[in-house]
Amino acid sequence: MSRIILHVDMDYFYAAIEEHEDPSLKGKAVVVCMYSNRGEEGGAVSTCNYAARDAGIHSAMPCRLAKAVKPDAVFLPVRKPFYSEVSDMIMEIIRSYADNDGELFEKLGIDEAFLEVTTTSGGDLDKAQQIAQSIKDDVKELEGLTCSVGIGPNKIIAKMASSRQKPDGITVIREDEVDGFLRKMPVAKLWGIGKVTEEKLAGMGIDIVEDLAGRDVQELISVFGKIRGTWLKMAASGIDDDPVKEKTSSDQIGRMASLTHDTRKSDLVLSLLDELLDDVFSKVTARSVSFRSITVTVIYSNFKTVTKSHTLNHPMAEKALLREVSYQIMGELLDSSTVNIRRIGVRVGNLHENKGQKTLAEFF
DNA sequence: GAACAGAAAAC
DNA sequence: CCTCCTTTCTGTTC
Repeated sequence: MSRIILHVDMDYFYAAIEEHEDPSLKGKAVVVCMYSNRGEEGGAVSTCNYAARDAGIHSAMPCRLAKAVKPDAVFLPVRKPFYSEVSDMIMEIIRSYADNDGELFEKLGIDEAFLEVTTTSGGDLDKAQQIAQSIKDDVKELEGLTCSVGIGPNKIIAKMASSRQKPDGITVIREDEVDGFLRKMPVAKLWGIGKVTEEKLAGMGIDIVEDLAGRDVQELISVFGKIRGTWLKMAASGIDDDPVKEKTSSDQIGRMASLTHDTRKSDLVLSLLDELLDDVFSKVTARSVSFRSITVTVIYSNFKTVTKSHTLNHPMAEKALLREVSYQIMGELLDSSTVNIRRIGVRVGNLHENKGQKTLAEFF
């Protein structure tokens, strides 16, 4: 029996929250920026509302460029923790409509989620559409925000359907419409295909999804490897068995940031590293986990990225140790190149729950 | 198999 | 000249 899956996608989430908080922003172009450590100079657009999009602004665009394009737009810094709280409320609303007592639910980032309603809807797409409308009504009433919903027989189709009518839309793709829905789409629109794959496919004369679906799996496997090759063939054919399943909590906690200016002076680099370490470690504490691996990332002036990691013999949650290892790795990276550094990052991984056991500090 | 580095993707 | 966070896969090495 075929499934009915909904993908709920919040409309211009960060900017919409800011508009809702401050109604005087309504009607203006609102651009929410992720500023780096470089003031006006650095930073990229995180989200912007439709007035800003009409002016040609889009996410990932450098903030200074957005400002040049539309100087009278309102530029706001991201308030991630606040958006996360709003997100939590919305996710609970969405989850309440998912099959199996909310179990067939999958959060996908801060502003979108999948839910399966095969059982609740009794397999009826009209009923599924009513559920989508109820979710939209609840989110609007309780949080004052709009969202767009895609409905399809699997996650890929639902996900792609939700972006069909935006903002504030519902798009249903029946099983017999899947082919027509996908056929003429550029391959880059397929969820899971990014810039690199798009270009590789273009080199093979594959531009739209039907070109891809028509290729021999073996050929795709020979170019992209077994897993990716079969995935491409299946996805392009509209087939996706991936279940809606809640992600287990993340296995990594990390932070990255830009230096105020490119440098390779160790005191400057290490003081930023200290800030990042503080943040990472407080998240580790908040989640009461231990970590077994530590990774330091360096992005040079020329944007070349290098990572170096170290694995501990046992999971630990000591700040001093984290700091020591990170300093050690960073020292090696600084010694291994004469190029200035633009950004750095630190990440702990291989996380283990601290169930019951005390930290060293508590022990004494 | 584990550890490590890098690539790719999406948020 | 460009933000930040996480996951997943691939290739290499031991």
